[in-house]
Amino acid sequence: MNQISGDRNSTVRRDNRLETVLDSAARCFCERGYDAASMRDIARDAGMKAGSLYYHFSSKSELLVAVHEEGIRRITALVKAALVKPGSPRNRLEAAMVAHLEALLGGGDYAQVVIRELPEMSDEQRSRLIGLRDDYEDIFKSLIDALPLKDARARRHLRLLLFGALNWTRTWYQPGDETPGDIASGFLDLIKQR
Amino acid sequence: MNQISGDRNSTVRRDNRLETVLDSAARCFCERGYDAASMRDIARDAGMKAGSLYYHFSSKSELLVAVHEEGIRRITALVKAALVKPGSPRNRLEAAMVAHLEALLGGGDYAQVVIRELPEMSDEQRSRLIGLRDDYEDIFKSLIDALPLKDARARRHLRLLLFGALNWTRTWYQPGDETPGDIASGFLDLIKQR
Amino acid sequence: MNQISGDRNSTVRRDNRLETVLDSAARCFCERGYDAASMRDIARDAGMKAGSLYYHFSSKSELLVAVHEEGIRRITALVKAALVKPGSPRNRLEAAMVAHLEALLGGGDYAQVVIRELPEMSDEQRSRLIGLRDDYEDIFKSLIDALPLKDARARRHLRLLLFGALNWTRTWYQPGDETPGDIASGFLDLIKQR
Amino acid sequence: MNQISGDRNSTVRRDNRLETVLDSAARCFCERGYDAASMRDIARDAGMKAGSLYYHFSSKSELLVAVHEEGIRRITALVKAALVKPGSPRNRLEAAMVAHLEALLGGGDYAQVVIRELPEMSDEQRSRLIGLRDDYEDIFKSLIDALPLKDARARRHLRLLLFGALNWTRTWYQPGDETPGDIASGFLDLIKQR
DNA sequence: GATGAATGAGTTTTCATTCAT
DNA sequence: CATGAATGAAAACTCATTCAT
Repeated sequence: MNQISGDRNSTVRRDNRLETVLDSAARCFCERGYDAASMRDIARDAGMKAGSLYYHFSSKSELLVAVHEEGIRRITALVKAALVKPGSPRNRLEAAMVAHLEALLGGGDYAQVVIRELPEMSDEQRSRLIGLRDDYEDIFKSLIDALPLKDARARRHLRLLLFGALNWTRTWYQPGDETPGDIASGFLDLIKQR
Repeated sequence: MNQISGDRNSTVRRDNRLETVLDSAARCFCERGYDAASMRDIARDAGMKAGSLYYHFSSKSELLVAVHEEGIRRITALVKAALVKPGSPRNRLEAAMVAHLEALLGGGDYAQVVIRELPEMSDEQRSRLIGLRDDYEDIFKSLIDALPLKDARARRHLRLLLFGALNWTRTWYQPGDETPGDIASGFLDLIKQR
Repeated sequence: MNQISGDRNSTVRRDNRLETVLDSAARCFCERGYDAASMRDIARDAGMKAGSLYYHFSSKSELLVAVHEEGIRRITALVKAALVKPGSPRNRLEAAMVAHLEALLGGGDYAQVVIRELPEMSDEQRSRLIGLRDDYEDIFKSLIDALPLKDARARRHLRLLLFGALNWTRTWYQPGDETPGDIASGFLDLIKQR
Repeated sequence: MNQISGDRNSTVRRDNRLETVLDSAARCFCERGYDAASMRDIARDAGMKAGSLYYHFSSKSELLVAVHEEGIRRITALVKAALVKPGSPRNRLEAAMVAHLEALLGGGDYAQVVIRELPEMSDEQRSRLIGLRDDYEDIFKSLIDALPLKDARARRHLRLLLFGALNWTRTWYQPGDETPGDIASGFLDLIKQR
């Protein structure tokens, strides 16, 4: 999972150390949290020296921003891919939930960083990340708007209920438990139909 | 040395410095997270110097443990107090949810620390805290078991759904939004009756 | 000259490590220049570890500011002391020049820091130091104003000529050369009387 | 490898990149000082990457030496050019002073580097630079020797007075002030005729 | 009880330099 | 000629902790 000198195919880009660095940062931020993960930790994981990281990223917080951006890109792609198949509003919501959970629980360091609390950072960085997160959440907003729910208040509560519950799985989920599909349908089955 | 409310028997409580320290630690851990909060931050907040903290607590992680214990004690007390009045299973669950949210959203630094990710600490400390958390969650487990739900799997999912959604509120709640009561009933209204 | 555990007298303040630190900083800034002097250098000279310096000064640049302030305090005191005796305007100017040179050439690390180029620092710090320098130069301004010189332009030029020449001595003076008194009178003897 | 104007024989001067590098180094050393100027700063100013500098110069200190050499070559040429016209000893001295000031104050990064304090460098480099500086100062020595001054001591003091004052101008001169000519004649007018 | 002073190990970051391409 | 990528050493600074007073 951490191919340092990975030989993916043949002609592909060698020396994509930047990707390696990003992967290592994601892993460390995910395992230890932003503050507890040191640049040395990340560098060691990436097979380089701490100073070398600064060739690719100008600061630790820029690294976090980059991991975040990549994380949102990935989870957005996964969820959108799960939505290409048509289906009932409820089925589409469930598909998105499953994709979200798979990204979160299936070894995805990036996804877990995305839903973590943001550490102290510059306002510019902060609002950039919050914007990305909001864009992502909008996907769920539309999915829920498509459901036959009485009022806006209920739709809002449903979104917050499901999104919170999904993100919180991270704190209790053990691989070997149920599958993401089990969890998503388990959650949805508890919800009133209209 | 760090019993929190050790001697309430005397009318004049001494050791109110210890309470101050604990309050400051709760506030700092809550605002910045355990790793980003420094002993100096906590000391400054408490109006003392960093070294003085060690008179009351032998290490930073002991401070975290103490805040945790006090936090669980408080939220448990609040929730239990909300459950003294009898009522239908559903009403009792809602009352507990409201109490939980009030502890979490109503300026409660302690409560917010309790639901945060645990930093790296000794196994002994970790399992102690996890035990306390589990005890607390058991209250909700019983409340849900009292509901007329078909099977154990649904009950487990309901618990995880509600608990996750409640704890996640902290990431989006803004004071001035709805009240904890609004949120709790909003969430519960979405749940199927059986 | 660098008494680390100096036992000046008997009852005097022990643990004036802050003064020790300031002395060491003055020495290092003087010998190597601000940028080339490291906090470790200064700490080693002061007989402590680098981190300990931060107990006394919050940053390297604050240390420089403090050395500067102390340096100006000292040289101002020396020059003012040299001016308590009355005398002709010319004699008073010469006395001030001698005092300035003695501070500069007689092993005075502080004085040499004061006349050095300022490194990059915050505007606030910079203007504070420039203010102190200006106050000091005003002493020479008044001394020269007391001379029987035709016009303001000549007075300004005389001040810049003498002040520049005095400060430049630092680059060529070797102990064992002439005394500060020789230099000052040598310079003044070259100047027209009116 | 770092001859500056190596092959002017060919009409197309190659190596104009080397000149660019030298200019950038002069600018950075002048603005920030040797220690505070980084190779990256210089490279950025020259429009290249840090590593590329090493094609032209084998080290940062070699760059300083080269800037120094070029600086002395330039200021020497300027002063010598100002001395081709014949004139009274006093007029010749004034002409040299004006040329020196023009080099120093007229945007001349090279000249300002030449009069800056030398950083720590190898003895070999240091004595080479000091030799060049001395050669340059000898021009002023001869000019002053041509004046009708009583004794060697006075001549020495006059040289040190004027040279110091001229070099110190850099610390107070603001473009828009007087011209170099004004300053030079202002200084000289203060000096006794014999 | 509390603090002033220090420490040592750590942090993030910078920088001159190297070298294969 | 130039650069992308790295390195190792050192920079400034932080921090949990200790301890004599």
